[in-house]
Amino acid sequence: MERIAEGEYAVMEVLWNESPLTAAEVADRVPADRGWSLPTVKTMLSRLLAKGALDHAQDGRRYLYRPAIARADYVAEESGRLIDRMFGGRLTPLVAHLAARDRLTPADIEEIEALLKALKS
Amino acid sequence: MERIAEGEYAVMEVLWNESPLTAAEVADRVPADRGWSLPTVKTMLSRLLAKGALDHAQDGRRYLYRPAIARADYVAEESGRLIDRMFGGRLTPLVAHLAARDRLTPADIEEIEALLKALKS
DNA sequence: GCGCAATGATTACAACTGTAGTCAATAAGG
DNA sequence: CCTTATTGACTACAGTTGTAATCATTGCGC
Repeated sequence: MERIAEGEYAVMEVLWNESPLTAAEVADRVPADRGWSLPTVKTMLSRLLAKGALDHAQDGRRYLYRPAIARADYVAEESGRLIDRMFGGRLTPLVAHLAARDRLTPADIEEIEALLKALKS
Repeated sequence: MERIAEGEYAVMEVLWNESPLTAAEVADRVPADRGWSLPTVKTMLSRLLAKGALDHAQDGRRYLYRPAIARADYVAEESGRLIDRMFGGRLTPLVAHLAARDRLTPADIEEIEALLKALKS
């Protein structure tokens, strides 16, 4: 399963959120700040098909697209990759790093503590 | 500050670890599994200079390279980007995700709990 | 039935990336 | 001194990515 590029990821997000969809429907749902034209979205869909990240089923004269890989799998791979590269594969340094950067609010801390507690039981 | 590509990142890692270094020294220290020739490393160094990610100081007929950006800043940007994209900017879902994927050992959990406890005081 | 709008396929093209090769200058070793 | 190894600069070239345009087909609305 090949790498999904940043732009392509935006298309995957749309389809993970709702599928199957036609090309035009995907284009409608892509975040407006991308500023993509319909042809651009179609290019993305073709490339994702070629990469095996999407499936398509004929529906009359058009296709209905749907994800061929699970979002959770993709997210697992990407976050694992980042943690491996930057934090030696361990989560603690990431948490420490975010804490030091004030990316953790007290509410976040409570929430994670509760989560960890649940994990231990 | 432009984006640093995956391959370029390997060079940055070397220099964050030890600097300043000459091009040849960097090439020596790049992980062997990259299989890079010296010219390849030099290309990376030039591009990183052009991107402003490195500085160089003349030393006789060669240069000594050193990072122009802090590792912590780079890591903050990259991990922030990933968390924004995949977890809506919040860390808790990331932790939950990793836990569900068995990427958290009991030791990790203890460690993070201790860290969070320290943060609260 | 026919023209038009929608649709997939194909093509385009510049920037970035990975991975070098070539070349000219020059310092270092014999 | 002269050769040679080192070094930075420049060039190369294919693959990926972002961002489309064009083209041929074809089903739908009139």
